[in-house]
Amino acid sequence: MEKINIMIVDDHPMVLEGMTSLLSKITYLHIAGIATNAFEAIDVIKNRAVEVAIVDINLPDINGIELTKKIKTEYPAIKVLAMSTFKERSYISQMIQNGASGYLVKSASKEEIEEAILSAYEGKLYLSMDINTVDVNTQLNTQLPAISTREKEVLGLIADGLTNQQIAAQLFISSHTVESHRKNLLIKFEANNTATLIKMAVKYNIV
Amino acid sequence: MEKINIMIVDDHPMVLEGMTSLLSKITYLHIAGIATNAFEAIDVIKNRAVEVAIVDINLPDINGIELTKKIKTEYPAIKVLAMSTFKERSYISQMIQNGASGYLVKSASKEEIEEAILSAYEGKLYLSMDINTVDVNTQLNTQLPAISTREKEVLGLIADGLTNQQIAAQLFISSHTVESHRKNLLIKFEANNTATLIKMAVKYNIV
DNA sequence: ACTACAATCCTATAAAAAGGGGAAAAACCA
DNA sequence: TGGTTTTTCCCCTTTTTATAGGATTGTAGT
Repeated sequence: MEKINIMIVDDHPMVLEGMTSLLSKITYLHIAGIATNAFEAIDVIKNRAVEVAIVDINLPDINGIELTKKIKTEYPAIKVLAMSTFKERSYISQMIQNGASGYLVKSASKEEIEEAILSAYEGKLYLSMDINTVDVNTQLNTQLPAISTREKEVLGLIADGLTNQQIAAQLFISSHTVESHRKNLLIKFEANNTATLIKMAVKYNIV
Repeated sequence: MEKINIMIVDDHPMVLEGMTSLLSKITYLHIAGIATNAFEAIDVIKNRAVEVAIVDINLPDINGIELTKKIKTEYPAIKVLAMSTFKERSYISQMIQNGASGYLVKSASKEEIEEAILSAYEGKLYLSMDINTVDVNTQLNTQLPAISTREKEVLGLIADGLTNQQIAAQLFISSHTVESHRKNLLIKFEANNTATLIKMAVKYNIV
C-alpha cells in the first residue's frame, strides 16, 4: 500500500510535535513535511509530494482560511483538513466553502484524526463528531446576520481602515455601491455606526 | 540529580502527546502522569509524587483556574504552570493570583518550556517571553499603547456606538474634550479611523 | 414565469469624524 | 517644589459617514 503524504501546518510546536508523534504511529502515513506558517507551507508543497494538508485555522501571518483557498486554487489535488480548537467553529463553513475536505477539533482522538485523513484522502468530507450532528449551513448563520459575500468583503476592508473611496477603488466598483453595502451592513448588524459594526464583526470572528 | 516529576493536564490529546514527547527528551524530567480533566488530575496527584503540574486553562469540566486553586489549596507544595493559547491572556493574572508559578503559551519553544519548569521547580515565577516585560498587576499591556484611564473610558463608549456628543454628555465634559481623547487614541493606536481603532481595541481585549 | 435577493449605481442633505493647530488647569510623581 | 502627564478646553478645514430616498441589472430558487 502506498503511503499517504501528510503535511502539518501549525504555529504551535506542541501541536506539531503531538501530531507528528501521533501520525508517525500510523503505518500507512508519511509525514512529508511540517510548517509553522503559510509561507513555509507553500514551500513544502512545492518541494514534496503532499497529498493531505492538515491546516490550523490560526496562523500568524495569513490565516488558515486564506491558506486553504490558496492551496485549493493552485494545487486542487491536495486535500485540506482544517484544524482548530473548539471555540472557532464559526470558521468551519468558511473553510469548507474554500475547499477544505474536513474539520478537526484539536481535542480529536487518534482514531478521529485517522478517520479524517482517510476520508479526506478518499475525497470525502469529514467533520468531527462534535459538530457532525449539526447542520453546518444553518447552525452558524443563526446568531450572526446573513451577510452576503460581497458585504463580508466590504466589511473586511472597512475593518482594515479603508474609506469608502479606497474600498471602491480596490473592488473596482462605485463608492456609491460601497455606501449601499455599508448601509445594509449597519442595518443587518443593527449597528448605528462603524464602531459598533466593527466591534460586533470582530466578536463574530468575521474580520 | 533527582528527576523532577511532571504532570500534564490538557484535554487535547495532541497537546498531551506533544508535551510528553518534548519533555521525555529532557533527561532530568519524569512524566509522573497525564490527565485530560480536573478529576483525573487530582487522581494523579493522589497517587504519584507530582512536583510540577502543567495545567491548561481550558478544561472541559472545571476550568484550569479552579483546578489551580484546588491544587494550591490542598497541595501547596506542587508548582503549577498555567498553559494556554495566546488569546486567553486575560486569565493570566487570575492564575497567578491563584498561586500559579508561571504561564506558558502553547506556542512556546522547548527551551521556554524547560525554563518555565525549572523556574517553577525552583520556586520562581516564570512568564512567557511575550509578557515577561510587563508588570502582572497592571495587567496585560505589552504591545498595546499606554492609554490613560480616561482614554480607555472614552474608547469603551466609542465601541458602544456613542457619538462624541453622547460621550461628552455621559462624562459631563465638553465634546471638544472627547474629540481630543479620540484624536490621541487614534495616534496611540496608530489607527487612521474608528474602524481600525475598534478592531484593535477588541483584539486587545480592551472593549 | 415569478419572486427574492444580490450587486450595482444614483441624488441629496445632515451629521460626524479626521486632521491640524494650540493652550490652560489639574493631578501625579519624584 | 518642579516637572510630567492627564484631562480639559477651543479654533478651523476637509473628509468621511450616516440617513433617506430610489432604480436597474442579473441570478438563483420555487
